[in-house]
Amino acid sequence: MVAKKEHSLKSSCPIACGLDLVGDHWTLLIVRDLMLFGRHEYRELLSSSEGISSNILSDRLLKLQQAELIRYTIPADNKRRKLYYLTRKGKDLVHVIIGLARWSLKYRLDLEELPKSLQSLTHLSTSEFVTQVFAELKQWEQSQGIADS
Amino acid sequence: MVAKKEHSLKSSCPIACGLDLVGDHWTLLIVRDLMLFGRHEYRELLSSSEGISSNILSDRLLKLQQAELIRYTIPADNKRRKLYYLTRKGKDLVHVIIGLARWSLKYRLDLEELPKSLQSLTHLSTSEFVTQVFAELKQWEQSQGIADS
DNA sequence: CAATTTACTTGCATAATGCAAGTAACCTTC
DNA sequence: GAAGGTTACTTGCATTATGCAAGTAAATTG
Repeated sequence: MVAKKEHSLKSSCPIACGLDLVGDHWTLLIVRDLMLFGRHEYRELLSSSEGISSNILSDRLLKLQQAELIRYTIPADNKRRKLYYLTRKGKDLVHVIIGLARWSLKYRLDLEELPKSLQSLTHLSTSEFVTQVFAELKQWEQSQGIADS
Repeated sequence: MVAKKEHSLKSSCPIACGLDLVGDHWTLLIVRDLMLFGRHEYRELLSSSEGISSNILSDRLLKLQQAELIRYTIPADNKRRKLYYLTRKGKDLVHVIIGLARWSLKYRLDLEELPKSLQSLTHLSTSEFVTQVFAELKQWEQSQGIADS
């Protein structure tokens, strides 16, 4: 496993503590894929996350599980697949992700075309968007027989 | 100058683009210090940001200036000081920072005592908090004779 | 039962960061 | 007006993290 330095676990600042978990290049992209882009398998995340390396993806998936932001199920009809999904704790990062997306949209106008899952952000309120995203996640979870999260 | 890899400049995802600018361990901590903790000098940032190295601080300050998230003034009475401050673009990251702080507060309950500047987060609404923070920044800017931002 | 899919691991090169020390310009004090 | 301190950095080198290509093992498909 790739090591990760904890520079401020002892910090009493919630921003520093939060960044210890999600403050690297890849973690939030994985969360985005799980939350907005309908990716659930390892190979989907590998091809989706802007070119993440397989060892880094593996490392981050482990860290996210240890921090209880994600879990996986193994579908009954195919035991070699792992379907990763967000816990409630992981889903709650939606506000960070929306904040970042709205900021980018405001200032980085060089974005040609928005990903489909983010287009509604431009005409929905944040709470409406969150409701929509959570409903879609719920629907997928039910299709997989996942009750908790 | 330390190099920084751009892994997804061509990405059309605003989350990936945003992370290219602020998705490392230190950048958002510097923004936090400038926005919430009243730090403005190099040495203050050096001692505040959870132990950032001087070369990394230097590198990030340059990157933040190039991206127009921060600027600096040199006070008339002491030409060796540089007082860094956030532009409007930098200040608008407040929503990302609040999102992260609220998330941490909800889940990482091992935070003994909150930094003073974040205590009002627990009893103010987000928009009230933003108003308060921006008012304090404005006040400091006026004390330094900074008109724009 | 051989080929393929899936989820990884391993090894090694490259890039980013941490740390200690050094530098240059400006100020302060005698 | 020189000596020493302050401020904002640089530099060099060790350590750590990441990127990339290839390999592995178990489950499944043909």
